Amino acid sequence: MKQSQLFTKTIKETPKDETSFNAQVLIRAGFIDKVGAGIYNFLPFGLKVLNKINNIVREEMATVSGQEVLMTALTPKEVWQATDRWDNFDALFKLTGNDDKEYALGATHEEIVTPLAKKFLCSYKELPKSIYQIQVKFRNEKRAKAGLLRGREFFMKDMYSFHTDQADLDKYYEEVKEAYFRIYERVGLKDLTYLTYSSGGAFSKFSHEFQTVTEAGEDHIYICPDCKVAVNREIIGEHNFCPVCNKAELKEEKAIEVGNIFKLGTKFSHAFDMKYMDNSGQAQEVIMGCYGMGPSRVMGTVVEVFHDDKGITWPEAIAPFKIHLLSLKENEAAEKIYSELIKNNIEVLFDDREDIGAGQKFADADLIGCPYRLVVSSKTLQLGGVELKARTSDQMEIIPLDSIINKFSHK
RNA sequence: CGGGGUGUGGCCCAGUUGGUAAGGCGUCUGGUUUGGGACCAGAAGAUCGUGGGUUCGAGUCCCGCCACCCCGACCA
Repeated sequence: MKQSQLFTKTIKETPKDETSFNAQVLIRAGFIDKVGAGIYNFLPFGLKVLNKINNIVREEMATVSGQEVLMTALTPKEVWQATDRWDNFDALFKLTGNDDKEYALGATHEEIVTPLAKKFLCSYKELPKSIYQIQVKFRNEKRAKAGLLRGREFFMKDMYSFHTDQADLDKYYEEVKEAYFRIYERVGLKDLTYLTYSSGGAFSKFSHEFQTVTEAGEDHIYICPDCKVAVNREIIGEHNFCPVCNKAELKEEKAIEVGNIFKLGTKFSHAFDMKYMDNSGQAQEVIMGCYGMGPSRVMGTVVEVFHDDKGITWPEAIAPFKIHLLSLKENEAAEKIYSELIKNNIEVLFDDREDIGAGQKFADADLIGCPYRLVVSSKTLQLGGVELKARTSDQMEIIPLDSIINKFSHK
């Protein structure tokens, strides 16, 4: 991508109606744009990052046999009435069609996925199955805040699994737990992310959240230093000890909930009368689990965790580009490098803008936060190459032109 | 939903005891620059969130509404 052709440009001043760091820097760098409280446009850079996160999620959901679908965002009133949530889920955005038929914008999809799965999963021979989607969700939050961390419209990966019995759900649940940690590892958050015990509802003692420790978080968790698991404050009254080792000295931290997995039991299969035939010909209620993760919230969390005073420091796996190539009045030489990188499928943002000072190009590169910066100038060409600098390092080195491709095909 | 705060060109903002809006960023033109958000000269761009009211006169004072931000409550 050539920066001279880019739809967006960076903004020097911090937007005054945002105080959360992730929103400020993502807006300034041109990743997102604000439309209203908790409502953001995703711009070219932002969409690239979001898609990278989504693709990691897709790869890991595939390892637990999740099949991707796309369900409706417009959901009829009747399905919510079936579970008694039309009047009890106050974050539902409700609307009325021309025929006076009422709908809600999808806030979660148990009410859609259960009738859907009922059509196909009828026998023990067809279970277990797991389907998921990555979709915009709508929640009428009383108070949206903190940029991408809590929006009224946000991206969610929601997966639902269907099982013949509790033991099968329990086993699958553990597999998904592992897949979630692989996702956090790949996006760079694993070291700060704790399996967190939370309230479980009617069908299991606990549900599990994945909480990433950062000052920007709005949840409070209590971490067991020995077991590396945590307890959410919402249940700390009844469980003020580590659920794994019973240790009582837990460390309080602020954290962002970047995922949540939940054993639903038969709550929804019962409401929609979803049963399967067992091998003796008896109809049995299906056991369900659900597994949520917000890619847009993950993106905001990554920004809260990976930045310095100059801008974002993207982990390589989800950076909008691997390399930011800056031409300081040497577009001809830089253009050759750019074409070579493109030819070798190495993602590069090429700052080919003319009449833009070096200072601004450096400042933009730091703000946008690609992992590696290559500078081409008369100085570097005289030294026989280009200057290479990692975003998170102060060290620069001159590398020969013919070594660039080799260097980055391996990184 | 309670409490607090803020609304002035695309963005950040100044605006005194009420007298018709200043500056910076960005944009456009010309020139000078080019390794850390450059400089000079010129230009365009504002029904001051919105609706009432007070006044000879309202960005400024009063009332309603709206939007945004923060704290809290809420967040299967």
